Amino acid sequence: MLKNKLILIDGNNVAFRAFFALPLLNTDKGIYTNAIYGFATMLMKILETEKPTHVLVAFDAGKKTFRHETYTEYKGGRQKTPPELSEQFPLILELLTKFGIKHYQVENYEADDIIGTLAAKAGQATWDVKVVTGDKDFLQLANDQVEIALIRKGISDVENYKPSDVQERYGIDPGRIIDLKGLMGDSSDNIPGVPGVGEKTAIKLLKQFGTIEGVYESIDDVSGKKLKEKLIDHHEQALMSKKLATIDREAPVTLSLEECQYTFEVTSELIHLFKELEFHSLLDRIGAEETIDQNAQDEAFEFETLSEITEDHLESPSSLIVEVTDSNYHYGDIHGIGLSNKTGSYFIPIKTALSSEVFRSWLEDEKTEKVVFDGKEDTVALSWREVHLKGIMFDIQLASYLIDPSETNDDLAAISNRHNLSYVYSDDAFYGKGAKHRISGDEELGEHLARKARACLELLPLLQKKLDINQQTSLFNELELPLSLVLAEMERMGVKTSQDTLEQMGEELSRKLTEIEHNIYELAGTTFNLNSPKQLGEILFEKLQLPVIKKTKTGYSTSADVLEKLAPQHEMIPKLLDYRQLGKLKSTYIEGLLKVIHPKTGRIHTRFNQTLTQTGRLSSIDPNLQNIPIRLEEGRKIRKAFLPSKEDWVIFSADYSQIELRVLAHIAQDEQLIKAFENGMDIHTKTAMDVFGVKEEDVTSLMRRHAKAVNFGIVYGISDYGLSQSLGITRKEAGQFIEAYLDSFPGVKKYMEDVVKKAKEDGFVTTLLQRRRYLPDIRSRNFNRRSFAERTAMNTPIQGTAADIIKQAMVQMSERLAEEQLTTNMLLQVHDELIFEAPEDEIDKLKRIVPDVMENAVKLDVPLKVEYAYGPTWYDAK
DNA sequence: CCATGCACGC
DNA sequence: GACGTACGTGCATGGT
Repeated sequence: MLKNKLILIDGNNVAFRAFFALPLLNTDKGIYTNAIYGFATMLMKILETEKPTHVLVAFDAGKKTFRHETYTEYKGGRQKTPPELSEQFPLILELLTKFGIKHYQVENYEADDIIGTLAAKAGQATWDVKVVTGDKDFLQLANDQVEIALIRKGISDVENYKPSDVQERYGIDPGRIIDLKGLMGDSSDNIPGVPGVGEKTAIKLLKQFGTIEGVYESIDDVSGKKLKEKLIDHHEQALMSKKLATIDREAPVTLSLEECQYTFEVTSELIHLFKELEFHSLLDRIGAEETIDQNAQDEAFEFETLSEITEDHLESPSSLIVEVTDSNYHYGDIHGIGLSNKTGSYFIPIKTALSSEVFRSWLEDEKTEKVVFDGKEDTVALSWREVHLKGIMFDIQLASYLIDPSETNDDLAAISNRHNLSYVYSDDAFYGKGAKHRISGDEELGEHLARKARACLELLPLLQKKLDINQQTSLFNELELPLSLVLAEMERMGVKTSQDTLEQMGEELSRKLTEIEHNIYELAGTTFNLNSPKQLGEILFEKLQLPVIKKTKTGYSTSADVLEKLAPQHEMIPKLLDYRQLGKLKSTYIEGLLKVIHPKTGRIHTRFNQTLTQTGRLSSIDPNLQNIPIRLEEGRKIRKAFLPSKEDWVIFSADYSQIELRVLAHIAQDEQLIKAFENGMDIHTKTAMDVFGVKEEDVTSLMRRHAKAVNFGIVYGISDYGLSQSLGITRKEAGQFIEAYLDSFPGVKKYMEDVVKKAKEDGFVTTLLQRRRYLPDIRSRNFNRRSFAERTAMNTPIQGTAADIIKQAMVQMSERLAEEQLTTNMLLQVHDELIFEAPEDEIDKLKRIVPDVMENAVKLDVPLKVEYAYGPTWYDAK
């Protein structure tokens, strides 16, 4: 017979935590769902990990409890429950009902007492009990049967406390938690305790005297005159506080343990509720994917599979889906084509498509208008097959991204659903995810593609209208859409990469790594897995007894900043840092890059994600060519493997100097900053002069380093904490630096204030070219989330405008290269730099053209400055 | 298969 | 006064 296991959940506490931990989500219909969602996530996690036989969720009842008879101020001064949360409680109860989980409350009592009472009952019956809450008060209940799961940060992270864990953490037994609270009080419940006694003092007293009563019995033995006075003065208050903190284990709970029985079952009612609340990820988790498909399938869909294509099928505009079998469109086959226009929706098997002259010339005709979902993918995939797609007039994914970059924009079904078109299956649902991925037969596939094509066609006017309302039509037509075609060319071109160079570097790295590894084992006196932070932590902090500087939620932190602090303590530490650095080079850059050299072209073909970042930057995957090492010489050598693709060509690299700070100067219209750039000053030195109030010749290198970090902070929107970390100073000092900076640049200060104010009014911020980022948290009552949103409001227009500018430069550069009939290829973009390969005899022209185009991509009130370099490899272009 | 810790770039 | 703090991608580990 399996042992019974009861989970007791502090309903109010979990709901509050969920509400404050998650952004204020809402459904299409405007129902707030963050607390419900968080509650559901926590619940599912607990049910999965604990597999209980019985579950109960306890709630507080009403405002007054028996504790108010003892102390009318109990829980006084609490903020009112926000209405956005209150309205979610009925739905949380509904959620529990549909999960088949009992919930319960008792007039005059708190959830605490219900839980305490039932925990005691279950304990007597020798059941296992787990209490889930965020409230440390509950630790008093821990005993051999009862374990407390304290929710740490977020919602689904818990820390389990057995009595020994309480002892370890507080140095006292669970039973003494009430004495602890009695002495130190609890501001959140407005329990007074003894003034001047905090956690440290309270624990010390309890270790010496056992209980509060014990303290007063031997009050003469208490050391410290002041402390003794305070204890005596507040004797009554201490006893009352202890009473308030004591959970009642004999509350009038009429519910029997058996009534809390729980059996895991996914009901259609639960699925229905999840759908109503738009909890798609949770539907996935309970395995209700098929039900989602069923929904789409319910609606009959008419389409035709074409075995022959005629002009009549190719009405303008037509939507076009080029389906690729591999998640990486540089590889894989084309699966088939979906097509839709006012004559109907069609599936074209790939053989039919590629053998049809009519279709091919339609694809390559600039004048026939195509609506696509991901034009870059289509263009590249067809380009690998010598078909040159032309005439893309609209890209659904791009448009959707510009309208709101925070939404899911890589899934046509998700976009469709947001616009109330519910007949598309998501690719994940249709093909299956990960290992479950399957390729379907033509019949099913045809319908899927025809549905997708139809959705693109129907989304066209809806998205066009939204772009128009947002004043983003020219951002779309003049910037992002043309850029997608430029990126397609760059990706298809790829960068020539020397396998030999990488392999040689790999061998040398292997030798060095083996040597360091042995060295470390010797110093450690044992072998272990150096790549395991867990094992390394045990060696450093247990075996070698080095001081613990920082902990992660799973153990000791062994990050570089921690190791640097420990470096003087043990000669092994610098070697560990070396090992990490070289190991990274070998695994990510040598082995990683070798894996992605295309066997046919000998080149690396990355993919730029144009619809991902919240700021408007690009990202690069498979491989990421935007984070190839440069700072440390050993890593920088990796760049020697990147070459031009022809003899006597060079790699030509051009980067914007201080583009973000120039953008800031322009947006903020800060006279100081604009002048500094007009005069060509070293901006970090200038910042140091102003912040530290010294003359140029008196700026020390330390001042300049600090000023540089402050500028870095402004550009990336880091907090005083972030700045303090990067400079190794206190948060207060960092805060003072930021203040001094803002006093020196009043235009910047005013901009920062104005942009936050505007964001609060509008709910979003914009860049120079009308890129948009919504900041729902900017009105949050949660300090953290609000502060983060405020920094984002200040930073996004800066970073996003810089992204606008280089994107504009790329589009113009592509046109200019064609105009000037150059054979130079643009290969990569790394946020503020462009990398080309060029024949030697075009270098002189590039030296003029590249800076010209980049510096004049947009007109600002500060000059943009571009620096360039070139050489036989990427390494040499410095 | 997923979360975690770590490290690389801007 | 606490909170947990730039954005991305990718690797190895260690749990399911």
